[in-house]
Amino acid sequence: MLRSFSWPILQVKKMVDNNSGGEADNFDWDTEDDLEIDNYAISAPSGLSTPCGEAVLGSAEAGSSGNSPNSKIIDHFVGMGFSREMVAKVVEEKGEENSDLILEALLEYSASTLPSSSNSKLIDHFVGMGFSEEMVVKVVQENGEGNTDSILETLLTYSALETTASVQQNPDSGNCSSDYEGSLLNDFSDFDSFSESEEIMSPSSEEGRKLLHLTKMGYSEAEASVAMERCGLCYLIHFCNIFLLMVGRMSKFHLDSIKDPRLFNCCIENVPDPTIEELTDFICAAQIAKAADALFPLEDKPFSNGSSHKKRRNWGYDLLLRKKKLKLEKRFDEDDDAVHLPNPMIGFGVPNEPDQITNRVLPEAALGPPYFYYENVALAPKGVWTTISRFLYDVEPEFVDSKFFCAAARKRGYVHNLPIDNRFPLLPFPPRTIHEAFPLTRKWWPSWDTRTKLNCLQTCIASARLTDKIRKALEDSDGEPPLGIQKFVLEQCRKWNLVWVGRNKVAPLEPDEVEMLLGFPRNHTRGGGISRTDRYKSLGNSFQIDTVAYHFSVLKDKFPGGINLLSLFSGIGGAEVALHQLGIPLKNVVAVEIAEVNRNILRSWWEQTNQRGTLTDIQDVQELNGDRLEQLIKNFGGFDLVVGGSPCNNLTGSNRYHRDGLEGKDSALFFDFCRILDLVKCIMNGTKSMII
DNA sequence: ACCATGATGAATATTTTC
DNA sequence: GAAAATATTCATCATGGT
Repeated sequence: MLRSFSWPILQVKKMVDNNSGGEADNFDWDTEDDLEIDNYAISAPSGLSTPCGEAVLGSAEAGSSGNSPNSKIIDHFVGMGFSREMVAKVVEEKGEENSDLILEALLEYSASTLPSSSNSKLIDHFVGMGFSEEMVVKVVQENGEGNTDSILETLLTYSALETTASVQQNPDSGNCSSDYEGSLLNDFSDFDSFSESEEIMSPSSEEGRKLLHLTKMGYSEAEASVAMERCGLCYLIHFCNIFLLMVGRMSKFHLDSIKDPRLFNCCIENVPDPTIEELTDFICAAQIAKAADALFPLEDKPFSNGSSHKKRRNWGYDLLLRKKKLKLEKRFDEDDDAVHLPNPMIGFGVPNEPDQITNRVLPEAALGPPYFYYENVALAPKGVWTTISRFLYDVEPEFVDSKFFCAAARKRGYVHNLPIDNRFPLLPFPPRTIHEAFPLTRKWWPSWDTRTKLNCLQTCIASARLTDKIRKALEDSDGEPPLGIQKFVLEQCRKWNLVWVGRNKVAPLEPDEVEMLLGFPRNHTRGGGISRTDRYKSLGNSFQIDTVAYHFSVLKDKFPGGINLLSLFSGIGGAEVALHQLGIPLKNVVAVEIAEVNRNILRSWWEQTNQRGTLTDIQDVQELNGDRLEQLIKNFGGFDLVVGGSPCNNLTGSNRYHRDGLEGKDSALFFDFCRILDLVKCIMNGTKSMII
């Protein structure tokens, strides 16, 4: 189930492109299913009540007509709540003519089997998990006792429905716990009326029945989400996003992007209409997800008096949700697509090292124009790079440690569609060891400090107190300090990238030393009103020029006349500097950067290096919408390269507080990179086809 | 309001040991 | 090989000084 719908538009697009792939076979192109989707999509937002049910009912009947003769009658009874196997068996025994006889037999059969023998153990099992017996009996009856997974799923669905139904009833939705109070697991006062309404509408298939749940759930979802388009695809994406949000694998793909007509049209052409089966997956996912939304914040709240009771009653349900989540994550982890870091971390190759790869096959959807280049920290939480890769057309990330280019480590992942043959490095090579980079430190460097490379240059430096502490610790002993002291000092030196600047004296790097290590021109970030703290911060967030330039070098032959660059999250202009140092002329550069100090730094560099092109400042990626892009692209005929390193602060291990993955407040801007890149592709391809 | 400073671990990967 | 030890990490928050 997961594989067939996990990835939104981009991935689906790829699956269409590579139709030979096995995954594409998961899609059912049945037109009758299309009908159901259309009916749902049009009717769901317009009203909650009958139109949805009628539409579903009608199409479900149409769907069953194509099957074997007695499938319709089977569907009928399945819709009443009997298991499919049982119905089939009874129909076979009694013939399909006399429906009363069938019903009688079914009732008798289920009465004899259910409460008593074989599956009472099964029922006990689920009741033990915290579900009400009434619900378990019903669900086991519906699903048959063979498929416990399916039972569990349905139970969760019902519970989630129950939860959200009562949440909706309560107009004061500000307090989750109070909302939830009225909808505890064992209190299924609404459950009967719910199932009753199902029977009234009586859709004649399992799918149709679940679709009703979708309309019920989907309606409130749609209402809550003002931005939603009245279109089935949008619902799909929305549910998909909610689901993935719950699974914890991605942030919501900003729905705003879906609103853009260019992107939307581009996508909808390539997205097959889903089968009902997939749709029901979305339903369950959305229901579970919504319930999870209602429940998980509860945990964070301190429990006041009397609430331990509430917590205990939630416990079984909560556990189930977690189990469900774990199960899904496990399936994720078992996936062969799990990204693993190369050791040594040299990507497709680095200068002066063996094992160069000069050939790769890119997915068709990934091919330019434009070229794109995305960067972020390699050591992100699990699953993040899988998501990034999937969203960027399934291009395999290239993980490279900049310690192969300079004297400091910098483990980064790069997803790009650049050629990888005939790369060349910037010359002269920068210093590659600490001693080469800082010759003066050699005099004071103790033999027991065996470092030759610095660790990653970050945004903060060690405190004076720490270096003082180290000095004092070393002064206590003359000559070789005790091993314990050595270990402590070395640990701190590695942690804070300290260098030896005197006898027993270590110090953090100066900002201009960081500039040099990262490959920027001296004083690149100096002056113009920027504080020392901000210099460290801007530099710590930047590219390593030599590393990036090595990847960009393949563009030099391709664009002798210069390139048009869209630089997202441009920071202090790492991409611009790298291209400039490669001798690739910059024609039109659109740089999007939120921090004013960084925009000033880039502008200042632009002027000081006498650039002949034009530099356009944009403050926020959010304001770079389709209209703006269309205008820019029309002005100078498209971008040759789109570069961006989106915020890493919710991904990096340095963040003690909000390492939230791609869902994080800042790191979620990755999805704006996707949005903008996709818009650029759509607009440029559209422009091209108009010219042709 | 800006700036500098010190205190604040966990997640994950890699290496070593048994 | 499995388990244990070791190593690494584009940061945030509260606070005080100016």
